[in-house]
Amino acid sequence: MVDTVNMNSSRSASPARPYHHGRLREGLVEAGLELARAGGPDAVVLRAVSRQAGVSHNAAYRHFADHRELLAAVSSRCMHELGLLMDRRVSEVGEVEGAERARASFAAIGRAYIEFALSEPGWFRTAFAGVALEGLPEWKETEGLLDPYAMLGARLDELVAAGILPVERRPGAEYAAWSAVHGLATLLVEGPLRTLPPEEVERALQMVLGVVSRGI
Amino acid sequence: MVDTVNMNSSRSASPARPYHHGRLREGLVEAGLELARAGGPDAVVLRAVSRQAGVSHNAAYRHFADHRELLAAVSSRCMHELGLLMDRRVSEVGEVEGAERARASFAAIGRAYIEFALSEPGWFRTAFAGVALEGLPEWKETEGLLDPYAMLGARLDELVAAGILPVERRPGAEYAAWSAVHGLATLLVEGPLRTLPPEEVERALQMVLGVVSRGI
DNA sequence: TGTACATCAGTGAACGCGCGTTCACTGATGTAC
DNA sequence: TGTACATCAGTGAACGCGCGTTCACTGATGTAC
Repeated sequence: MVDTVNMNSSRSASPARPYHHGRLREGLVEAGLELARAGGPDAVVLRAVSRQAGVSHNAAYRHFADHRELLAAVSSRCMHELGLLMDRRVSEVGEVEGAERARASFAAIGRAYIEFALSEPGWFRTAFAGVALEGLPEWKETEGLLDPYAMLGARLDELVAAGILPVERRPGAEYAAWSAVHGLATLLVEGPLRTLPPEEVERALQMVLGVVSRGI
Repeated sequence: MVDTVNMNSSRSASPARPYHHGRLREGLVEAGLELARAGGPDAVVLRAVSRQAGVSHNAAYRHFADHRELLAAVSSRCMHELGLLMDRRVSEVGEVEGAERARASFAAIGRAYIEFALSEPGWFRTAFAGVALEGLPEWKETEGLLDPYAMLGARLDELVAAGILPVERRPGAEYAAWSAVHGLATLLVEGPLRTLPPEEVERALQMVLGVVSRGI
């Protein structure tokens, strides 16, 4: 009661932690992201998330119907983070034009997918754990073009436009590209390739991207 | 004490369930397999497994150091089941010879991998959940050639021998083939493609196999 | 063949734990007049 | 501008649950002599 400094709030200048949080929903999701980052989807536990947000554990019920709904929100944000990285890596392609650019962009989203899985394994697992909750509930709500699946489609369209991918092979091409990259990510993050040394990871990635771009 | 019929034992003709089970280790693993089949790795819970085996829940500690060890044993058996199916499907290829046979066998193990994931999703998930427990502990112990990874290697060698796969592209080819098929399986079993209708699943599989065999 | 005893393979009760969820509550905020 | 009151957003205690693990035990088996 005597303390004058607010040590807990993420808000700017409020003198003491107010009774009303103000942005608790966001606060809970961010706490969930922090836990998911370190421990994957299993760490996104309602009580732990509330604890992390500095709030009693049933305050969460003011903002989420139940634990699943909270997890789904966190998962959705993880998927969004994946989309952000893919977007950034594509925007960094630079210099090249035309067919070469289409190729480079296509490789870039594939690399970004793996980069995300390796650098943020907790988020990667959480992103896809959320999908398993329901028949793609939040997945589709990822705003606009940051939906990773839509981004892959756009790259494939570009390959067609650049004359690299024959139009007749465009339909269904997502399946092959996505499967190959997602499979490598999964095997590396939580599968039998978890212990692969870094240079071997790079080799594996080149093999996968090579086979996809040749075979597609 | 009065009952004369043993209703619980899997043994042949013993008149009443004996105090000593006789093959409890195997019995526990089999109970674990049953639970994993329906509920995946999370269902392989020490107490539930013991219950299923008709035994008090700490009898398990006579045969496994702890829960992890039991799960690892069940997981290993799941991987073995995958290997069995791949083996069976390859042996069913028939008729064709030489290069055509090499191609068909290669496609067969890929198809079998997906078939297993779809027909036994609980086992599929359990097989790979076990891998995450340790740095490939039981994975390597899967007896002989039924190790799915080794089976893939053998098929690739055959492709080389048949003159289909250039020798210089043989090293690392496992990464590409395995990733593509494993990725499709994962996306279908617990990922965003869970709700894909059957005919679309077949199309996706053909795309994946096509890209792999063309791109490899 | 019979007996004493060590060893093995189970049992049953109890532990502490963290979980999701519910309940009755209280403090803070917004609105009508 | 002030007051009454509904509504909203938190709190704290409690629930029942199933879990992994430990403990002291007992029944069954195998072995030495």
